[in-house]
Amino acid sequence: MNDTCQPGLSRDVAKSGPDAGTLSAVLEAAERLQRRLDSALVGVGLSISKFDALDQLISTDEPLTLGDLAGRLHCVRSNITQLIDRLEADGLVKRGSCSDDRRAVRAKVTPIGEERHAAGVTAIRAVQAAFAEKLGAGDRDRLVRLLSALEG
Amino acid sequence: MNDTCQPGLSRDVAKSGPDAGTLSAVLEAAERLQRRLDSALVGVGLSISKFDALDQLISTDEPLTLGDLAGRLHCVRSNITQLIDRLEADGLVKRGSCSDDRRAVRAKVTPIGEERHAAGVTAIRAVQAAFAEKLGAGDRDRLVRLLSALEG
DNA sequence: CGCAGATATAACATATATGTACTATTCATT
DNA sequence: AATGAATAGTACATATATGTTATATCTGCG
Repeated sequence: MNDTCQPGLSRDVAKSGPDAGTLSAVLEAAERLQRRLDSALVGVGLSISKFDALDQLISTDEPLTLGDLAGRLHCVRSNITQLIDRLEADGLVKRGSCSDDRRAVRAKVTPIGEERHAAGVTAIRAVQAAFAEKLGAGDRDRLVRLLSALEG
Repeated sequence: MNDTCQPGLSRDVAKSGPDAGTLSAVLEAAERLQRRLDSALVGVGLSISKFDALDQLISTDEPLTLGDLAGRLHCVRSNITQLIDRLEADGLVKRGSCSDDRRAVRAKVTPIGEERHAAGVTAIRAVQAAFAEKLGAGDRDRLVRLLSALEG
């Protein structure tokens, strides 16, 4: 199984309404992108969640505690406990103790985890390249600007 | 618990790369919108998935079979089995047999389900109105056009 | 008609998320 | 220093998704 934002849901909510279905359009576009990322990563033996976790662990020099990781992945700690369980079962990370705080657990990426992550990056770059081919730099800028207007 | 596209995932994948992070921007914007929809629906006692299912069942005059519903919600049938289990446990829909095909099961929305759906529509309209306030009609059009360029 | 293959649902295993409750530790305050 | 509050991780219950397998039913072909 391989799905986050557990895509698969319709998002057929609100095709019409005060916003003329724009909200749905954003949700559906995201769902399509998720599916593409997911497909790309399946070929590498990763899910989006697993890749994200590895990516955070690798892009931060300090070995992160599970709580830090939860913060960076914007999810609750009980989720990270399970995600690290699965990554550890896959042999991609290893739990280790934290010298500063005996309550804390640090996740360390194994060499196999590093390889898998590198393959994931390549897969994702391909999806991004396809994305960039459909939308020129100017349009990408406009898109980002419009989306950021929705924040807050 | 109330989350679909099981938001909560970071989507911190690929902030840079060939597309300059545009893909991430779309995923993150969608996640924010999901959370808003989710919050709005929690107040009504629905999840996005449950609302979507009710919405499909109500907006189609014919009582749908579970397989039809799966098709309309773009998900696998085993998911619908469980979703209808929960909706039935909530008293919002009722399973019934299908005269044409004794294998099939039809989901019928109960009066309470209709009420709940109506409340959900109101909640979603509010989110859409807030959305429309942040982005004028012209910008919404531009956004939809840019997103639709990503299809296919 | 009878049977082979397709289809509809459900059952079960699993992945990913949330939230609550429990345990071990740390920290702050007296 | 002792203790009560806060924090880190885990365990457990549950929601939402997928995929696989089993069962009942339907369909079309000989």
